[in-house]
Amino acid sequence: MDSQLLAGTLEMLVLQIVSPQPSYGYAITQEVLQRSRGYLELKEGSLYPALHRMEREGLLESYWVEAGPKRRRKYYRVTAKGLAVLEAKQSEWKRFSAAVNGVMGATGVVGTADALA
Amino acid sequence: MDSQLLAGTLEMLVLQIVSPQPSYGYAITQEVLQRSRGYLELKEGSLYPALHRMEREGLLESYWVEAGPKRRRKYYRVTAKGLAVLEAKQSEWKRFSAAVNGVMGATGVVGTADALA
DNA sequence: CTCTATGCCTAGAATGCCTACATATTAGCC
DNA sequence: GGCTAATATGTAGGCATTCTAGGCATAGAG
Repeated sequence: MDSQLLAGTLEMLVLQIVSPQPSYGYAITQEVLQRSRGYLELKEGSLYPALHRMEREGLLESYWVEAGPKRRRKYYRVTAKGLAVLEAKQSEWKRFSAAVNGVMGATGVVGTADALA
Repeated sequence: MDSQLLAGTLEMLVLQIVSPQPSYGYAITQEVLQRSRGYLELKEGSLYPALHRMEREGLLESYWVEAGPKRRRKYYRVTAKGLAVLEAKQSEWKRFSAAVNGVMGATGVVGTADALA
């Protein structure tokens, strides 16, 4: 996995996961891992700062849930603003991937070099 | 355009453009712009450092061509190593976009150039 | 007891795109 | 002639984001 590719999609993936129902950090990594058939491994060093950033920006809200006598999980729920951002990022992703595929699949070559080697 | 999305695909796009025949910086930006129907605007501050980096890494070779009495163009030609990297990045991109679409719930659906229309 | 999995977190390094600028030629326009 | 835009390459510093590598703690399996 080229980590550079993940830049710009991480927030979208997180918003997508938590939009139907709240979830917590560790569960998000597992969910993404499953849905991508083991391909997308979110690292904690990327995910947790992203979650905190998104909460600061008002895209997410968090609350603690006791999952045992001394085990706690920090759940994240998407806000209205977060939902709007999710939809924007979905459109952006579609346009971007279509644009990249357009460049990678274009057959007609225009304006390239008639160069001499 | 979310510039973060471009990270990791810029090199692939450049290799793709110059792989059939050599080209030069300015022409590459115009070619990408055309093929993506105006969506992907490569900035000079991104492209030129990338070209230099890729030449340093042995993915590209360059040579000057006179395009007028006092105008010169620096053409880039892909190397064998660059071709191998291009193929690797193509596979990587397919896997990555499929994985993202898998998480987003659009399994099997890939963005096509028509989506730009 | 030890190892793995679960669960949260941060500091600093590394990466790589962008803004803004610098420099210069060429062509169209009035 | 003078003005503007397009063509053409390049660098410096800023900025955002990921990763590495750790810390801390509970729980279950062998």
